[in-house]
Amino acid sequence: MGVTKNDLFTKSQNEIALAAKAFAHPARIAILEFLLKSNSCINGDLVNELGLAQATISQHLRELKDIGIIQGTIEGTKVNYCINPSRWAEIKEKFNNIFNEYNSPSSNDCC
Amino acid sequence: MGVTKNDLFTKSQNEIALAAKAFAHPARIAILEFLLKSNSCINGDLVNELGLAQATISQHLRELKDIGIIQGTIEGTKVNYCINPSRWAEIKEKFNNIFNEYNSPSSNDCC
DNA sequence: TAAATATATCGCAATATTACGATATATTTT
DNA sequence: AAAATATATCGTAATATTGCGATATATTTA
Repeated sequence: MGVTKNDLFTKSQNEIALAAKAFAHPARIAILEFLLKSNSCINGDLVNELGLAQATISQHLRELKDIGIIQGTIEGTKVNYCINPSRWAEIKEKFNNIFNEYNSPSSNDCC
Repeated sequence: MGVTKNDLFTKSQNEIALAAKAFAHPARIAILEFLLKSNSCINGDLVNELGLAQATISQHLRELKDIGIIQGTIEGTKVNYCINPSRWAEIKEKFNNIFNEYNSPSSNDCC
């Protein structure tokens, strides 16, 4: 028990759930929002900005990188992080597909 | 340790993270997708459809209801669940705002 | 009213996530 | 080469999530 039964669900369902995890923690939202306005940043920028420990920020960055929504390039002793354009577009489309599949009824009393 | 430091983040960041949790598990994606195509359903429908135990489905439904993305109305011994139109629109907009805030560069090498 | 039907909640076990200090690694500067 | 700088990883503790059997609750049917 306690382990998600991924085999019960479709590949698509598992993929969307994985992508959603990028947004499922406020620290990761903060990181993504920071990247949206600054285009790119390093771990240290985020430590100053968010007030979480360096190890914690590094861990969140790794999760975002594992999901693929950000990428990092080494520049000397620093690592420059930015959004991964193609993966961003892919995730955006997945969510749009779900959101647009719903046709809101005229009344709020749908059930 | 181990507890999310919500006080470090903005109300908006915490709200988006909360909404994202609706999508962060394949069973909840499956439930939402089932509701999108069938308009409304009861707990029992989902137990047959997904292959998870009744208690587990009930738990996921409660989470979705707590987030507000679905609503349930009692009908005899059954509870009819459906998507909450206004909340759906609200969450859709939150995500669209983030997704549209990003202007993809011409090249994939942004950093 | 007893049985059937449907859902919610409780309690527990297992796994996952969050957070961070300590430490390892790797590059640049002095 | 030593010191400084920046990040990643390890190990650990605490909390959260997932899943389900058992049970409670509530309505409908026989």
